Amino acid sequence: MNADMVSAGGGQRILVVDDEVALAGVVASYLIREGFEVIVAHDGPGAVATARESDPVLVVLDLMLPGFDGIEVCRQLRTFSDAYVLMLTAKGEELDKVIGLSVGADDYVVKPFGPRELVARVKAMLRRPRADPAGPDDTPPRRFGSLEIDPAARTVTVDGRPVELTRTEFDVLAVLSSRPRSAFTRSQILEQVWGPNWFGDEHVVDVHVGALRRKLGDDAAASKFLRTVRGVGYAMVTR
Amino acid sequence: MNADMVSAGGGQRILVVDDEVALAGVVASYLIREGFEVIVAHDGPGAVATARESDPVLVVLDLMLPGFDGIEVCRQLRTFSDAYVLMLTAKGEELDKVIGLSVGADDYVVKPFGPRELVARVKAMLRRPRADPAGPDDTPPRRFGSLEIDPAARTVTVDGRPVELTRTEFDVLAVLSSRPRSAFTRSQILEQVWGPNWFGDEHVVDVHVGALRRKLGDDAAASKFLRTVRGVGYAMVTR
DNA sequence: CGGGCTCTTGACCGAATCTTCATCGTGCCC
DNA sequence: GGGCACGATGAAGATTCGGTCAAGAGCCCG
Repeated sequence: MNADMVSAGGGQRILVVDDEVALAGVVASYLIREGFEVIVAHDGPGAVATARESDPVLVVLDLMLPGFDGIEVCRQLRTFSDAYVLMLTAKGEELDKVIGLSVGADDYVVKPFGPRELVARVKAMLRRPRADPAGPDDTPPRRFGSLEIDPAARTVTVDGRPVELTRTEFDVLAVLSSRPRSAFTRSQILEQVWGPNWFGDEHVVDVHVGALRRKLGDDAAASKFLRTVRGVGYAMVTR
Repeated sequence: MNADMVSAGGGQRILVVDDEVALAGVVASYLIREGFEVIVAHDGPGAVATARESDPVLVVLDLMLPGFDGIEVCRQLRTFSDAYVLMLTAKGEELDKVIGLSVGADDYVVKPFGPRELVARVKAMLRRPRADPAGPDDTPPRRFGSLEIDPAARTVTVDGRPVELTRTEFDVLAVLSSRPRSAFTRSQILEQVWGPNWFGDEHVVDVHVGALRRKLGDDAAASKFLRTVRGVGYAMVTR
């Protein structure tokens, strides 16, 4: 493992990832001075592993890393963490492929940057409310005919029989059921379930709705639960 | 139909201007993926020159540019082009948004932005306004005699019985019902439902109104719901 | 390292829908 | 009443849209 703990009590935990040890140290020291608890990693795999263990609220991430680069780190991070990501990019850094923002960075700073600027960005970011709530969902269970949805437990039953849903399936169902009868566009669903930074084919929604219908015993033609709103998206049926 | 027209962008030409080469590339890739034809420039003078040559329908323009800034580009652009302008502003430059809009930018996006957001803005500018709103439509249901319209659910009932409308039919009805009794010209209806860039026969409206009347059980001669305003267009009947 | 589960994407098909075109009907003005 | 302009309607072809299937990749677990 390639991470050093450079703790300074009190604040929120921040992971700094940069292969230039000196630079990482400087960044860390400035953040520590501001009262954050800082952990440092120097390569891609180490960053992911460390993030997994220590669950930082924010990750300062150099774009160019040995092992695999910041983009890959960011992508992996996104699969298990809601941490904010602040990308560090060198001025004029050439990248044919997708850079940070496309994989879910929240902000970026161009090198060379002043420490003050960095700190300001970090603070600004932490002040900003995050879309998806970290805590468990305490919304009370909802019932639609024979379908019961319990957001807290993330369980679903039809006619009292439990139905096994995957994470995405459940999330889609949860969004639709949050405003029953209302038509949601695919885009709105994507925004809620996949987050604002996801980018891909809207068609994924269809596939998951398809899976949902199959598991719930629903039928696209005569929908009991999930109504297709042609040209728009989907809606939960109330009955 | 042309193979390039498969995607949503319809092959329209967009100029992306950003001095951060990587970012410009990313933006370009988003747009290309959506089927747009993309040209890139990296500084002010280059942007203006390129715009002159290639006559894009829309320009994605970074506010901060070497040479002269986005505002100046925008100003010059306006002297020979009526392309839409989407400004990119870094966080904290928000004051500048006012300036940007005042010199003729049509919209702006604050960095960092998610790919979906950018594409959505671009499409919103170029395409149909029906695209998608930020959240589900929360306009309360409207009632006209036995006719009830629920914009959120996109459902319509007559005498309590649900009526199946197509997307366009619903949208037309929604527009007319937004200002009951007011006569809308075909042009206004087209503008609202089909978007400003639609080009075709105005009488499409007639066809859809016809379908609406049939489904709603209305009669052109003795209209309960949709009144023909001869020489003008249509209006919603209140009662 | 292998197996299993999930997610994402691409392809394909059938069906719903849109638009155009042509014809017919009707109101309106002189 | 006649002519004309405008609107209504029906049908057809093109196109879009949604559902489903299958393949491939990534991740998690043991």
